[in-house]
Amino acid sequence: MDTLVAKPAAPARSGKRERTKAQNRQMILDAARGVFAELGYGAATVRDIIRATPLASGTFYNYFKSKEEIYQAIRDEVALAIRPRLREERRQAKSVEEFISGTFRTFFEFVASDRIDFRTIRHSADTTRVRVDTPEVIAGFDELREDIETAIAQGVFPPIDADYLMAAIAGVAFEVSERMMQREAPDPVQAATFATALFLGGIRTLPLA
Amino acid sequence: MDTLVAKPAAPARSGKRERTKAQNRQMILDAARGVFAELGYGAATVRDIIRATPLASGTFYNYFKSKEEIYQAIRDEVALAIRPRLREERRQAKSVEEFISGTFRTFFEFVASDRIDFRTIRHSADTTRVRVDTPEVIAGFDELREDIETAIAQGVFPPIDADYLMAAIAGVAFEVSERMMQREAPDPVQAATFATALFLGGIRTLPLA
DNA sequence: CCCGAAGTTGACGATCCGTCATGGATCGGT
DNA sequence: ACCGATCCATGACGGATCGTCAACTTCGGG
Repeated sequence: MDTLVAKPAAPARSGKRERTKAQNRQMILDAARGVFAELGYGAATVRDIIRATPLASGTFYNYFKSKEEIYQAIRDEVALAIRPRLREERRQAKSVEEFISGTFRTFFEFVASDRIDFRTIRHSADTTRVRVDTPEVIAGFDELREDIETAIAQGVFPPIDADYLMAAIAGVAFEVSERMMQREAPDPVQAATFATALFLGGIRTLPLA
Repeated sequence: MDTLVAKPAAPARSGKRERTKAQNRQMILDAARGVFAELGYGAATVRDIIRATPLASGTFYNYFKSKEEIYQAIRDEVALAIRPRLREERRQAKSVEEFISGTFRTFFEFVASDRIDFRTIRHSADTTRVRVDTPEVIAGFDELREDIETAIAQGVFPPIDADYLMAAIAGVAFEVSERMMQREAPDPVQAATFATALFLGGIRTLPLA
């Protein structure tokens, strides 16, 4: 029976429809990355993106609702790529040291290895930079807070303000990674060592220059 | 001679021209604050701003080049208001404790007392928030780094990476203040206590819940 | 009172936005 | 191989914003 019956339930279509659709989406995403990197988020327009593509203007809206949404999609790709790694790192942490150093090392190394997308974010207009937190990024924040709360419940962390600690870790991660990428030779290990020492022992235990 | 010659050099005009000019500028700025707070930066348009004003569209461009520029002007007002306070606080610091706690306390108290402008920044579109760093804000960052370097030179701080420490302080200040303002009763002293303990002794010295 | 400068006005062409009727290509079935 | 049904790309369209500019109004000094 099974051999004779085609699979109607599984929508695993492998037709040309699906293929060109995926191609178009990818074309638009690639074009958008280039345009954002070149013009910055603010100056870029939907028309600029579609013009960098053989498609017509209306087609854009079959895939994304707006400029904001495609930007979120690009950001979400990044967030989706790094979130599992961070979570896994923290899950395996047996101590405060491992929790903190694992988080920062993973984050900074990811940023350093992904400088193209990061440029997309930084190179805004002339002097202003824009930071947009998509739902996916916010979900990453929430995961971090959950993991802190779990660690507190397990006695790994003392019963501190998990919300503020999450904010502090995120703030340091973003701001320091920005600085790191502005240096000639970004060194994620150095940045992670700095941030980890700060969180574990405060300023007095920071590595000396 | 002098008595006969009108003062061409001194443009200290007190005429109606100057007055209405200042009034118009202020009207536009106030309207912009309201519009940004209501629609968020992304959705707001120059027309929205000037529509909230008795002036004509062309007049806007006599005062500001673009939406971005007037947004920067608003942000710069805030940065200009807090920068001297922060600098003074740090100048008088005789120890690491004073340096750090003064910085955070001043910053969080300013943010808490200025919730209107802060809403302007936060309430962007639905789920995304936008952070724009104007030249004035960046100058505030630079001041912080300079003060850290001075403190290192004076032996108040150990010889650490001033650039990263500046980034860490700024990141924690922004991110934690954001969280603080989302709570029912924002408590700047509590937030400052948290951040200060983190920087002075690390996670293990954070206040317990 | 009058003239030149300063500043305001609103209309204009250019551009972008998001939609939608049209038409061509693909799919499933015979 | 053929045929309707469906999907989706197309590009033109009405609506809105952009930044400019020539004409007009108001102010300041003589």
